[in-house]
Amino acid sequence: MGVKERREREKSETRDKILDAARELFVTEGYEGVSMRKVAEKIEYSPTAIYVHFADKNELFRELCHQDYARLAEVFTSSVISTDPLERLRQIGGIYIDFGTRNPNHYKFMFMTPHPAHQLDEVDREMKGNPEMDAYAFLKWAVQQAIETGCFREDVQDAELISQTLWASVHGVISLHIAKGDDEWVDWRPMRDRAETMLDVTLRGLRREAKTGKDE
Amino acid sequence: MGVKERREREKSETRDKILDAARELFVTEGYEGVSMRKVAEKIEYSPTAIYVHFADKNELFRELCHQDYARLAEVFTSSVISTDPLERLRQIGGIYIDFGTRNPNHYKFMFMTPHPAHQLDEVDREMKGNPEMDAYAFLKWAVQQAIETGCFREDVQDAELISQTLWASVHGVISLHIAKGDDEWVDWRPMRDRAETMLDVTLRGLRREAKTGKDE
DNA sequence: GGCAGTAAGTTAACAGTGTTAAGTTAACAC
DNA sequence: GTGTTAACTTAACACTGTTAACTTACTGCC
Repeated sequence: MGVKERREREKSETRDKILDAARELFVTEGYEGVSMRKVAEKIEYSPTAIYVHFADKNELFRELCHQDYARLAEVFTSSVISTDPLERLRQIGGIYIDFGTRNPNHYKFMFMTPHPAHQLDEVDREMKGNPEMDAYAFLKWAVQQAIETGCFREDVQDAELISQTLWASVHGVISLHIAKGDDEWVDWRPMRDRAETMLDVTLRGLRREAKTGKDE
Repeated sequence: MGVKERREREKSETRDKILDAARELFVTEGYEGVSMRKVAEKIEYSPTAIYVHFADKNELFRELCHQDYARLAEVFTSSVISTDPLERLRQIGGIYIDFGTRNPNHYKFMFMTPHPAHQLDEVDREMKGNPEMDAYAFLKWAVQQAIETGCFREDVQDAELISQTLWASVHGVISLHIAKGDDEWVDWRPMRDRAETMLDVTLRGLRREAKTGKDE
């Protein structure tokens, strides 16, 4: 039955070619700027060939982002090294903001575009909650650690709620930057300052009161 | 010269008809879901008639949002009543989140969609910085008040930076809700809780340390 | 070796999009 | 009455995502 396997391999190879071409266009042009015809032209296939591999444009780009969700989680697990729970959360925030500002088009599609709510498939369910493949789970784990080691105030107990709050705070910095960063209406402070201030303010607002006035 | 004036009035009347029709469609369908042809059909004009009044689709909807920017500022000035600087900031945040969750399509277009950076015209310059017409200026004023009355820590001095941080924090809550609120991947806490927690955490992180453990 | 079945990939077309160039038409000033 | 202006229309262009019907190459089986 080696034939079937070769066929599958060949199919997934052109599937990957589609994904690669789409990614390359997507990075520079953004979702709206990429058309099925351009992707097809890039790999020298007919536009409809893509529909053999993906149901529609949305699914194609969801797959792209799926890879990035995993990559983000991977960056977290591989480069968040601090052992101090608060410092670890600060690192996570820094990496996240870095990811967003470096990949604005992906970020926009991943976190700023409403997608029709799709049911989780088995692959999703396998990844969800696993900190090595699910960046949100990683954040939640780090928050849970901070709670358990007594870094936060006593009335801060809900790791889910705090994770969502911390996520929203850094997401706010990035997404506002992507959407309005060029707007002359606001005299924007440097991105780095905004990011640092946000992390500083939120972690300060959460942590147990201490006599240490500053920490940098 | 009464003719010219009547002509202008008539022109601005159909302009308003276009805006009204566009708004109505926009609220339910969102930017992508509205086409020039649908707007035209609604007011029983040909699609190209719109181009007499607006350069393109983007300008049409920018005008729509322009009205909403002003409306938001108006809501601020008319309903933010608290005299305590910190409580005032909390109120501003609450109103802003309310505005965003009630008008998701407008919010998405106003604050989540990158627009080609357009030069400020004279109307813009007139509004900018005026708290009664510029919601951001209103926020900045409130932050400045909080700084001057000593509500914040001593090292918190830059009203611009703090305004941008506070804005980003509530924007994060709303925009994440709009883009990912239906996503099953995350077990979302109720919107109200997320909003309240965000305001609580950020204001706590900014304010001068006091012995009052809780304030609600 | 010849034949049916499978599925990747094709062509042609549909229904829609934003936008423009050219033409109409009605009201005005002189 | 004539010429000008400007709101508005018709027709068209160059796209878009997506589908139905077709081709074609390769497979497993007799």
